[in-house]
Amino acid sequence: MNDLTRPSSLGEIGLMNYAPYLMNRIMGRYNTSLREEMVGLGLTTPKMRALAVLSVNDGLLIRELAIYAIVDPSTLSRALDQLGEGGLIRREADAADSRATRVFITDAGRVVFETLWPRMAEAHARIFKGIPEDERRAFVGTLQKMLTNIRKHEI
Amino acid sequence: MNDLTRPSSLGEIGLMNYAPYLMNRIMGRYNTSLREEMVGLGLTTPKMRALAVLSVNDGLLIRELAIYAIVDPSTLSRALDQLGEGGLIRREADAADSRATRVFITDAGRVVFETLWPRMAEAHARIFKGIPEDERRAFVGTLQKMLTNIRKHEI
DNA sequence: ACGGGATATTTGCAAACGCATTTAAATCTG
DNA sequence: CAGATTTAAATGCGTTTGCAAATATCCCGT
Repeated sequence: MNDLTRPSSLGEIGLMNYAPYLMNRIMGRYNTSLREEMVGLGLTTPKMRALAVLSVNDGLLIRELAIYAIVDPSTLSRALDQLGEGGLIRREADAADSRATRVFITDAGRVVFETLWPRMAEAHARIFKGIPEDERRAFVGTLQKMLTNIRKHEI
Repeated sequence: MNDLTRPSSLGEIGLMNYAPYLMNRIMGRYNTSLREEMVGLGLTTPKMRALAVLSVNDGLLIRELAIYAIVDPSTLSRALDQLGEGGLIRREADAADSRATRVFITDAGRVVFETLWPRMAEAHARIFKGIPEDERRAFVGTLQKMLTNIRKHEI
């Protein structure tokens, strides 16, 4: 029989039963479905993710923001330059550690993110359409376990 | 009450309950955990995905491969150039439509993908560690529903 | 059979990406 | 407490990416 803990080959499992493939494909479409709106707002994926995280969790260190936003620190640094130029975020030296910088979303930044949010909610709704509430909850529960499994950082 | 079909704000839901965020983050780590091995094999993400799909489903049209592999056609075209130079795939004019090209994985290509596969299986196992079989099946089942929801193509 | 529009793939190009390195500051060690 | 090591963020730089446009071919309606 087929032991899914140690699948013997991709062909044997089949792409359409392979969770990472399905997840990449679904996220690929989710992300591209936001792109048009993002371009209109002058956002790239890293910039959008930074705003999204900050809208929930303001004043993070850049290092922390990079983890939450799933963006390479060097890419994030440049994304923050641009967000700063546009007045959507501001950097502030950390009080305790003068190497570190905290990032805050501005009111203008919140406005931009709130403009984008309905598109994200739409894309989310389309993905979960027809999936009952308890199944959604179970799905998110499994995702949370997975994140715990692979988490390297204490975040 | 909180109607998850139309969440009112990201802050209200919380990043850690927002499926697209969790999925992006998990896939981000899955993808980077393969990168080191991929670099050693001279592969980028699009090249790896093309090989993965072809290993299961050989002889696809480039157009179809782009969809399955979740890669922009222009990016795929260049990725195939490189895979072709390395002798991992070969292009062949389609018999019925002379605009179209079919792509075939070579034996060398299979060898390369089979070298990478154990890393993919490892990453997969790490993600699903401690998640029981029935929960895995339910999770994949939900993913399949989601893919159906967002599928634009008949693929 | 012919012209207009659609489709498959490739190429031009500018922006974005991520690795490796640098700079600056904190922390550890003897 | 000096020197070595680690950590935070920014920058240099070559590669990759994806949109738009170009090219070639097909298909539809007349």
